[in-house]
Amino acid sequence: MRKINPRDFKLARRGTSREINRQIALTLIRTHQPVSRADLSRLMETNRANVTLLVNELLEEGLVREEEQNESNGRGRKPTSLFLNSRESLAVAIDVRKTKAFLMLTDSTGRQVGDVISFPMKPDPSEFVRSLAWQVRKALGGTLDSTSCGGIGVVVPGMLDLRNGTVIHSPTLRWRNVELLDLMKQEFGDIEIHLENSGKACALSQIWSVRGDGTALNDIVFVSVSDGVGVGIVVNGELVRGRHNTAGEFGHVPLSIDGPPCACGANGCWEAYISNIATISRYFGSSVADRRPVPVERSECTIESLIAKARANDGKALAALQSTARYLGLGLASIINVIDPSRIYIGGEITEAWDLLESTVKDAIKERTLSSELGEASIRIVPAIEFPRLKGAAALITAPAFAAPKVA
Amino acid sequence: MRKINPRDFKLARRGTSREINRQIALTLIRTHQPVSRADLSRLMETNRANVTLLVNELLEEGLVREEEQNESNGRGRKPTSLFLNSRESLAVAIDVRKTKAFLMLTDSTGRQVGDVISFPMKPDPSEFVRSLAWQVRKALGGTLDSTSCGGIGVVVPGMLDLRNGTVIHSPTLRWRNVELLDLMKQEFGDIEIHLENSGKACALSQIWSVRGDGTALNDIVFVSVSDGVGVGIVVNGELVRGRHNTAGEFGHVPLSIDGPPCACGANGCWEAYISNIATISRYFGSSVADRRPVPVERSECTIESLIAKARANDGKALAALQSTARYLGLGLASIINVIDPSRIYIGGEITEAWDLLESTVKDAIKERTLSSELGEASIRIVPAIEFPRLKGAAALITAPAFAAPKVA
DNA sequence: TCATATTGTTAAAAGACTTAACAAAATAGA
DNA sequence: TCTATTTTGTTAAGTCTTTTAACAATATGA
Repeated sequence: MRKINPRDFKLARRGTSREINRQIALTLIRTHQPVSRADLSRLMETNRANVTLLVNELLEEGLVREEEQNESNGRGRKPTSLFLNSRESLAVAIDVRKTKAFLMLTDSTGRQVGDVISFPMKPDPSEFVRSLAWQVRKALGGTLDSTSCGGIGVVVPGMLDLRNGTVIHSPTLRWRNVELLDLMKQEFGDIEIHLENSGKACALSQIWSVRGDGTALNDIVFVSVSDGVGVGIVVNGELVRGRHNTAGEFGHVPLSIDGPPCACGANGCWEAYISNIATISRYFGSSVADRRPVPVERSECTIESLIAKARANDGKALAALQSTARYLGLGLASIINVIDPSRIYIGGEITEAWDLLESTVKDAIKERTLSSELGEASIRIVPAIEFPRLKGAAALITAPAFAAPKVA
Repeated sequence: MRKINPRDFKLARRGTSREINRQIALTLIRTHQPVSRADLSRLMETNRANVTLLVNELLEEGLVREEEQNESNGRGRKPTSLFLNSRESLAVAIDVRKTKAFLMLTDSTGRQVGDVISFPMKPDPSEFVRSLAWQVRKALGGTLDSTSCGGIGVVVPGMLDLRNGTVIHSPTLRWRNVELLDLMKQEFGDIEIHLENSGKACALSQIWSVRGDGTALNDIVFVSVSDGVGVGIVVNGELVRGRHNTAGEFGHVPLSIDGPPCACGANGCWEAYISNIATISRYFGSSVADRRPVPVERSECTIESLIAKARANDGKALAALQSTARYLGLGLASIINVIDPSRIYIGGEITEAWDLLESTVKDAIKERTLSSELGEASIRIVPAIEFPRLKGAAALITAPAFAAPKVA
């Protein structure tokens, strides 16, 4: 039961039905390809005549491609298979991180093209955008126009104002009130640019990926554990943005209001317990609060090396990771109690040690979830090689073509 | 950008456009009444011809009523005013609480009819349903059929399974796995019955109320502070239910995982800090954990009497309330960080002391919200006389007529 | 009184789903 | 091999809706 917003509704026009059904057909071709018109008519519970008309429109627009099928299945006329058609324009995905930025190209259906490229991050926004432009041009083979490039999706760790296209605050990049969209427009002209927060982008990557089982999940949460903790919430197939586009900050919900200090200024945030920095600090026996000069060996310790130590039977390293696992689970329990999603995805370097941590995490979840059913929530690890941030950045450009039209 | 769920979509049929526009027209009549067809055509940005057809349908179905307007505004022909038409059938709203149950009638537009009736609660579910049937019959004047009664909305504090219509667990009522819907069907035959959790119902009451300023808010959170803490989240005009209909349980997100024990079995839940019981315990200097026999004077202490004492300059009472205010604010900060709603509504007995608590609450919010803008979130108190739970119960029956059709 | 403006209705046009009929193609079985 | 059957995809007519345009009914101001 959804309420119609009397100040922001959309009337059904003469072409609205077609628009709706076209997107449904496109979605089903995407998830079921190869698929025939007859199959579609059964999936959509409508007649073949309607499907013919819808598909013809998609063919004309080049969104869909036909192919003769060789093998027949049954008695009658051989069906013709329909596939998503990847058009010539490529989407550019950018992931901006502390010391490096990453670039990936995808075709218009969201499939990766070529390898992921990384290049050093410049602290100065203008300088960064210039080097970015150079990298994008290179990746696209020198050309840079709106026919070869369908758009650029940029993922930034931090708080964004999507209205003005500014980075309000990114602790990781040490950026404040950077007018990133304007800077990029100067370099990229009329090419479409979308910004997104990294936690939200990760959530998008899962929603819009076409993979057997996950396809039907429209209520998920993505938790990304790294230097900070980013979270993206999807309810009813749509990202929860909130009034200021800051929804999802589970990382700053406290585990204990008197806990260790967090980068945000408050105490005891979940992030202060489970970020990579927190885990490493725990290994060295100090709290994050400890502001003394970092010892040499500590500054070189990464979460990856810590995991390696744990696997080499370093008891202290394993204990630090187990602690993080427990706190991770306690926080996940809050997510389950508040959102009750169909699945939680977890990304970040620490997932490399999931085999060591899983049982601890799950026990902690059970400890604080309200019912046993909730305690058995579905959890999936997203390894770093899947590049969820980059896939989310690409989805910013490629997904709108498949999205539901706004209606009522 | 909403993803279409390939396993649960709804195709646009021949009549879907009409269905959509009909609901939009109805919504606008509801929020703007009295309103003319010409006004509607301007609000909807369509032509008067279309509005005539839509309104005629609404008139035929008896959802809308015409009235000649006496005063003309301007030059031409006098417009005819359109109003929502309340039909003969009444909605019955039931609020089940620990010691009492409450009953309210509303007309089909959701407006209260008559007074709120209260009757003693029976611990045994079957017995309760029998006494409920008697009360409903009495309130409706003896008759009880589907023409006089549009449906019954029942609000229960606890976890519900809406698929089977069962109360999974209600600590307040001490009910477990009560098949409430089946019991009620036996008493009420073919009359429509809807169950809802009390926190969620409160949120519905605000979404579906027609009041000047709040009408356009489609992203809100309702926090109900009582014996427990109930929370309802509305995103995009729709209640966030989650996979098991348990979403919204902010009451069991911890302020401190090592905090006082909570009725749910975990430690340090928000509820354990701000529920009325917690506040009263704090007044007596003991934690909720204290399981010793309750002293006489304490068992008779209610939150209302505590507020009265605070107003009479009882320092200990005021301190207990201020403590609760601070914890309330700290928890609200989490809600703001996670959901970033347009407004938070707060209900419960403690709101009677809002003038004493407001500044403490707001300071606490600022302490833990991520940006200053978020710290100034819009907060509204909902006093008990507005009966949010009962209004939410009524909305379960009356609101679907105004809801957006499910599409795509 | 007349010109003008506004409201609400009606008829025809155009767009989209639906139904029904049909041609094309492939298989099973006589 | 031929025929009946089945399945696929298309086409034309039918129906429902929005849209456009024209028109009648009021009401006001000059």
